[in-house]
Amino acid sequence: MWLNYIVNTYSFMTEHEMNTEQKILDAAKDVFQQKGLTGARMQEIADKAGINKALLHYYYRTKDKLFEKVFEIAFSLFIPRVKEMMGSDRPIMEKIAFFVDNYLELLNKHPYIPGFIISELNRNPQILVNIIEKNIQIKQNRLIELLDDQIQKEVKAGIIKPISAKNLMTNVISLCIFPVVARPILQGIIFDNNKKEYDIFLKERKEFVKDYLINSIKA
Amino acid sequence: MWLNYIVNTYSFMTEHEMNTEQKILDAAKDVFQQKGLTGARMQEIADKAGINKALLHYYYRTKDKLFEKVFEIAFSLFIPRVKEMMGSDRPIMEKIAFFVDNYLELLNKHPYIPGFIISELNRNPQILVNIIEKNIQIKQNRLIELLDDQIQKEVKAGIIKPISAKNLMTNVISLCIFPVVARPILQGIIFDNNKKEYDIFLKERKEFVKDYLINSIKA
DNA sequence: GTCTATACACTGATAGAC
DNA sequence: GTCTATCAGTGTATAGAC
Repeated sequence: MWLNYIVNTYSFMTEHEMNTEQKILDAAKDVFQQKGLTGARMQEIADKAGINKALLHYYYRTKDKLFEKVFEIAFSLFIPRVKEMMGSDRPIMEKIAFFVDNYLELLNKHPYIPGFIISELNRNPQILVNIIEKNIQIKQNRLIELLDDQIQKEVKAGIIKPISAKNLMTNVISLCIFPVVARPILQGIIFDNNKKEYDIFLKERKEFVKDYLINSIKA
Repeated sequence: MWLNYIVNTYSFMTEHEMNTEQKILDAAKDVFQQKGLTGARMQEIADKAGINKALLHYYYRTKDKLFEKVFEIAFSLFIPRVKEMMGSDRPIMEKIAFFVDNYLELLNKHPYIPGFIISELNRNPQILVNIIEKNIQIKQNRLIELLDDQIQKEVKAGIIKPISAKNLMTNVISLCIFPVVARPILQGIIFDNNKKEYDIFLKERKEFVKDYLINSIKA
């Protein structure tokens, strides 16, 4: 099961409605992630959910609304974690280790979501504005400033090398996500399209990235 | 003008044909990159090229064929460069500096191409197989092995820290490309959607990434 | 090579019965 | 809440004149 998001959110619904709605969301998630908003077909979603098109429109009036829901859930699964993990009060190096461990595990569980988010956001950046408006908790307000304060203190204390929070965050996220979203290219070009080897590569890379990031900033 | 690819490739064509075909490719590139294969409309491409739909089908019989051409050109612009730049016989650190300088410049000139490639490749990885079959020179055959030989020599000579060519390449490419393809997210979350600030960030990051990568492997 | 007009299939969405 | 049947709109592709 993808998420019990609906169960938590609409707790007033009957068991039956939850199941149908959840089935739709699961099916829609698969199809939208593979085909994108414009490539997805309502018929395919209906088939995969074991219902018909009319019922799809009964629950979510339009394709766009269904898409928005799916996108929002996917986004909520990946983005707020950044804040949770980087917002604690541990030392920077511990934060990085914790983040890499948890984020790579999340990526391993949902490898297609980041590519889905990036693709659709590049086609229509406006989606993000709507989501952030609806979900205040997604706003990373002042996370960067607070993180930067901590970093500069550790720099002064001689624990880590000088670096800005923005550059550090960008590095950490890039090294975690890019090998997953650009898998078709890297696997094709560097690994001669050997799926198995790339899986091993990604698995071994987990410890490597952690060590690499930490050593790169260690004073 | 996007590319004089056609001019170079089909030199037997008349001036008139070149212009129309080039106009189509330029228009198709814009529309496909923004909307994707399934989101693009032949009508929009025709309008942007200043012709009509029928003429579009006269030059490229189907939408798919036109798309493949556009994708192939975009891919050829970004991928073979990796081989060119990493395949020279300079020391590793010089290679990295050279690569980052040139690739970030290329990215600055064509910021939407990597996202386009990644998006479409995730939807249909088969495209890559077709392209590589048609363009032997794109194959990075043995590049990684040769690069790894060089790296291990420099490691033994005490010039750089131990690292595999695959991990190093992945790091370099990730840090260059990800901040561009994930711009909507990073700009939205870290930069409060301030476009100007993100442009400055990317500009300043050029020197930062170069230094960061080199310092991270320096023995 | 370039145009207008049109064929033909598909898709999102709705109406209405149960 | 779920179904069948259907409509209206849109999109790719082609026919045929110039």
